[in-house]
Amino acid sequence: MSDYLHGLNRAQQEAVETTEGPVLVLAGAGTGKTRVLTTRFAHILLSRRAFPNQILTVTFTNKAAREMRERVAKIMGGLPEGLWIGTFHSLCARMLRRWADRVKLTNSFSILDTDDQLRLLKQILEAARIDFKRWPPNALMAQIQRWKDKGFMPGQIPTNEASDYANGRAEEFYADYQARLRQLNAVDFGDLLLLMVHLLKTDAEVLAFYHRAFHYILVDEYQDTNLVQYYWLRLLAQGHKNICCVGDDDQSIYSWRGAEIENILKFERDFPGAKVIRLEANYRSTKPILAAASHLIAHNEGRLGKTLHPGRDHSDGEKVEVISLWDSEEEARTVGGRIESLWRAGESLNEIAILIRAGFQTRAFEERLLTLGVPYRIVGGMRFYERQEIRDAIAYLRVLAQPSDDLAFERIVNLPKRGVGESAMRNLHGAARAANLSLHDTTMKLVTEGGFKGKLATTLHALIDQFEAWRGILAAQGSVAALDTLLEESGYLAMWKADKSPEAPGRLENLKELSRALSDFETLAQFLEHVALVTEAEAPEDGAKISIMTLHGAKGLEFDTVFLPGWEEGIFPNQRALDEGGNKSLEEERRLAYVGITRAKRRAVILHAANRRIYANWQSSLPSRFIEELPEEVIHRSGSVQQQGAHIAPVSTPFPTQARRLDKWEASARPARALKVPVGARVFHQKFGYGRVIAAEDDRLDIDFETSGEKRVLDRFVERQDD
DNA sequence: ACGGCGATTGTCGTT
DNA sequence: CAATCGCCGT
Repeated sequence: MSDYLHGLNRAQQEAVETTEGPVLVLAGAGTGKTRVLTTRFAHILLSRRAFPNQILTVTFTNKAAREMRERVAKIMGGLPEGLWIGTFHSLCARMLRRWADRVKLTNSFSILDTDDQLRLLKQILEAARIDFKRWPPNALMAQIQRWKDKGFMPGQIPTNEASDYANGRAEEFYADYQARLRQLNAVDFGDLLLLMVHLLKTDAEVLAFYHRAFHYILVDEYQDTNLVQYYWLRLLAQGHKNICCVGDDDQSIYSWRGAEIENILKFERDFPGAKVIRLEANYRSTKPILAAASHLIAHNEGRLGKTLHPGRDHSDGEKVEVISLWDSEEEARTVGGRIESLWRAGESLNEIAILIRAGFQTRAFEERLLTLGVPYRIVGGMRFYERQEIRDAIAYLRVLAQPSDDLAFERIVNLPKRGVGESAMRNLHGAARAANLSLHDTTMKLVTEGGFKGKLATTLHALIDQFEAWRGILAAQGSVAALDTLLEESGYLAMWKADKSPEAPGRLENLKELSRALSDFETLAQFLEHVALVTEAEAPEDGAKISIMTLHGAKGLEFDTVFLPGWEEGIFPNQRALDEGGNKSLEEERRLAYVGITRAKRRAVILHAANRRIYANWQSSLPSRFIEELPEEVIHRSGSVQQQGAHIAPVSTPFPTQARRLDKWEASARPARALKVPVGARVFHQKFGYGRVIAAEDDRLDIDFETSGEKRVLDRFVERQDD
């Protein structure tokens, strides 16, 4: 046996060695999935079944792609040329550049960020005189994204997928949007896949090209693929049929982004003759942690079914802790205190994580850790390339690289303020449309023809001249010099230097960092491609720190100790998820809980608080139903508050306390009573007429009446009205 | 054209 | 309670 197969268990070996035909590897948490994937890659190469550039490896995140590349480099003793390892989006971008002319683009098309997309949509909606208040542009953007996730081009939307946005005009705007993108020689994120699938479907030459190119396909995190991604894979796999998908239906947590858990559930139907291999031996966690996770996830229906068992003989290990606390502040204090004592006991901070459901939960812990002096890092907060100053600087670079990039031009033409306002832009747009030129070229034309007057003429003339000069620097001295010069000469740096807000110095730092990042790339085009596709922040591995991150962000990671705070009805499971998706969403929330628990190697601590501050006021909350679903024999309960069961009957019951004012010792003493009328509801009162509920406490409602103002009334005197 | 102020809204998760 | 938004006044 070749030595790289050594140390794999039977199932893992089978997953590595079954190279021909479709294979689905169901890999439970901590069962050595990444190892199987990389070993399989190596096995195909070392057994001379294919060359490195004949294996297509698709990952879900850039981080996973990077890790894969690193491992391959290790195995091969260097990184071969022409590897096809990347995310769906980066691989599609690469393919699409090659065939751009077949979808009426040039190979230098730009990839828009969400700011650009939104700006473009707003322009389209404005032209159609749509009321933004009634029909938020955001909603249309989300709709278009959903359509793209499902592989629909304009004109292909089935009636049951139609949108009621702007009284059914969404598809029309979608078509306008796509037409405008084409004019701009641009694509958005979703287009990368959508257009590539379209090409593979309609252009036999392109399809044949990739059938010849790829002998083997490896797919990571298959449970998170959406429909277009699935179409893309299926088209490519029609060639050699050697497709190996690795995934875990119990860790499917991205349905909100279009992921279809169905993809993994029906793999055997989609790829006839498929072999299914289960990896069930867990090498990560202690027995109580595994038992808790398994027991919890068993509450889901429609699973492919896997049972994790300890992969080596773990001694029992500590029980999973459940700590019940009075309020969210006590929760933060408790977690902080625990971390401090672990730190003092010599545990590595890098092996400790706080995993939260939603971003807003970070704050309490951050404050506490700051007070205690415990170093922490927030993983996946605001991403580097999404920061305003970075996007601004990049917009300058985009105009430099592609003057026809109208969206970038628009972003920076009045930044810093140059007195180019709304009316000037309106004129410019009009002139551009009439001349069929880009905004940049139109400006240039009008400047030379004297089409602007007064101050505007001078500033725009200067700006155009500056761009010419910066392009000269770009050509002669490279992109870093060009960036540094343009930031200085445009007055952009000066703008932040003059800004007295507390975040201004940080922004200047970020701009320096951008300049440094740019120096890692050979060409400006390569850098811009990277920026568009790699949205995540590079995690600087500086020193020992505990990690605070979302449960979503934690997938694929592991820690000795994991804190899981906020296990409360309404937070986790998240109320909005429950309202929107019913039982399906509840199951996804449960999978998220499963992901959370299985991140822990030795210690898992679950916390919940009876009261939590939301916005300005306190709100009481019940323990998450997921706590009830843990097997009693492997958990240890403690805390300052006696627990009360969360016997929440149906899924869609509204969380009873929307905005109760809670000033008494009341919350944990008795469960909150369901309100007859929820806060925010429109009501009718015999004496005061129509109004809206603004607060509720027991049976008393604070109502803002349309004719008589704010009054406090008993709930039995009002009737709920439809909005 | 643009800053300041009051009103409004938000906090699920990401390539 | 924050941050953002939009309106209004200069």
